[in-house]
Amino acid sequence: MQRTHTCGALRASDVGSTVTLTGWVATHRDLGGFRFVDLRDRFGVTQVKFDPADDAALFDASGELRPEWVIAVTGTVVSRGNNANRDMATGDVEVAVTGLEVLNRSVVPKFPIRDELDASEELRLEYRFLDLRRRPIQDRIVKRAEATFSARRLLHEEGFLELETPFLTRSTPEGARDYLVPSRVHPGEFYALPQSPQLFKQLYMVSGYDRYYQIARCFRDEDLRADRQPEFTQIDIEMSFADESAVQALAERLMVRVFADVLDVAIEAPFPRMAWREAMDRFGSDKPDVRFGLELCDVADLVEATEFGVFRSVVAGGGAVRGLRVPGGADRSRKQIDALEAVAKRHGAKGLAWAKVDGEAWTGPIAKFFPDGTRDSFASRMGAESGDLLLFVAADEEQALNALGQVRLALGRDLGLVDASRWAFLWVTDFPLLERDEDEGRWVARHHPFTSPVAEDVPLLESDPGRARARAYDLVLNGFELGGGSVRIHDMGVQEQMFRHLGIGQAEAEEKFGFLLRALHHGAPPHAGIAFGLDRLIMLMTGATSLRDVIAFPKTASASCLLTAAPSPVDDRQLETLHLARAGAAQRED
RNA sequence: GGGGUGGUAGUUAAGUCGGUUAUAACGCCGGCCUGUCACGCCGGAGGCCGCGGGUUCGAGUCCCGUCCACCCCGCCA
Repeated sequence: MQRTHTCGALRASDVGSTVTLTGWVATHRDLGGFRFVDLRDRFGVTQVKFDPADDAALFDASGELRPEWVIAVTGTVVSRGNNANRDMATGDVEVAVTGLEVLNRSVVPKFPIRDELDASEELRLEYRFLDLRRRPIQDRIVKRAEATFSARRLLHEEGFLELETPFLTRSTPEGARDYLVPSRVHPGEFYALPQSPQLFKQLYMVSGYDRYYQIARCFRDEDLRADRQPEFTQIDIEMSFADESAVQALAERLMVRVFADVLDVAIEAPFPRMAWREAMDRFGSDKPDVRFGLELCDVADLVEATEFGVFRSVVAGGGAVRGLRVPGGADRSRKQIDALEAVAKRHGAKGLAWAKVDGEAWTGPIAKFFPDGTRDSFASRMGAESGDLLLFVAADEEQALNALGQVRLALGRDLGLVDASRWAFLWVTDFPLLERDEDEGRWVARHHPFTSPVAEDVPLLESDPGRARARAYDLVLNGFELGGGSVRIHDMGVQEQMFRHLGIGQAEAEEKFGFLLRALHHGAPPHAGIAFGLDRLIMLMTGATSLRDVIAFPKTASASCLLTAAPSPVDDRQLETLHLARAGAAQRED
């Protein structure tokens, strides 16, 4: 039986027509005299009715139907009259069944296929094929497909080519841990799965394919989070003869198009720009959620006048003291403030100092260290008024900003300051090019080693590498890093200089990146690009709180797939073929 | 690598100070029911209390270890 309509299609205007529907038995209601079945497919649900007055044999046969059986029914569309269900799109009608075919039976499912969550996530992941039948998950997966289609359409219109890059590629020293693939043909050698198609898309530019994009799978063997999966998808873009403004403008058109197509939401572009330094100083984050205020404040220069030894010694040691004013926050309980301190400590602060402003006076544990005449300077700097709560973190600058930035986010949530209906896009620009890796005692690229320095900062590479800025930009949405990119180095000499500053010697550079350096020797055009985290984008667009909810077959927090039970042991013959031997503890298993 | 939370019928959960037969709801099976829509009513079956060890006269409960899931820190250019 071929279906004539989907289960979401029938309306009052179809009354009288003969139709065939196919789908899954969502529920069956046996009233004795007749039976209703809700038939479900991905388009909706339609009620079908078995009535012995219509066909006694068919009525008997319908008695064995159970949830998740796959059936086809033929019948007449009839009006439900006064019994219409206003909660269903198809609720005005039902199908009076005259023909039933059981296409497949189902065992009793481990959990019911309902919109409301009734099963643990562990079970849902093990029976993912059932979970994916549920409407809320299905909506997100469908929106994901719509978003990629929308992106492809726009990029195609703008003259971009969708080009592929290899999955089996070379391990490179910088960045995240690689997933390795042993070579059978080359004993002891390994491919790496790409952390991103970065180098290949640059090579495409050198080859003259001047507008590239790819919906690219990327792999990083690092520990997981709710917003981090070991394999994830990027909308990856590269453009020749383009600078940051061209890439950003394209990215804005892309976001505007995708939000319009998928959510029917009009995003305003251009998006605001903010320098990294400003983002850190004002919000304590390089991906600030700018949907609410509660900005940070530098008070280091004011502490010398106080008697607070903790602050004074931190400042004397070259550290920072940052403050955060919570308007009307004096009503926060001790327990609530303790919870904020726990947030600060978790993110690297030694503690969270606080005072409540009561007219001219302060109350709280640190109040006694701020004698008359010292409080005014803080109050005016922070804009404090009576009834406010003042919070302070003293630490080295990076820790102080990060800890207080996290306290700010916690407060934003607790105080309900976040307008969930807003889409607050923001470009963060002027990132530092390099950052110090104290463990290895060297400078490392903050973005990646192919990011161009700001031209006027090139001399700083010699004199003060930490102050050199990158021609890099991140796109931030509601406090999440949605994407990032940069203008690339297309000059061989600058690239070699970068490698030198990163402690990558000429021989190593030649061995690891020789192909890129050779390419840059052969007429590399200026080029720039960006990559968006598709999974995160869909997560934000659908209001999901975990990447697992927008990936059809995700991994658990320990990078396992509960559906397939991957990863799994392999037998010794497979290992031999790959010239691998078990080591240590793994040797004793199976 | 570290910290936190959880694991008890098919599922979701309750289980007191360690006590005798481990509860409930939903689901499942059987019966009844002609307007339900998470139909309703009556009855029934269903347990390796994650796993291993220990303490105890006695452990779902206390202790140690371990596995799995989730959240966070480190890590993730």
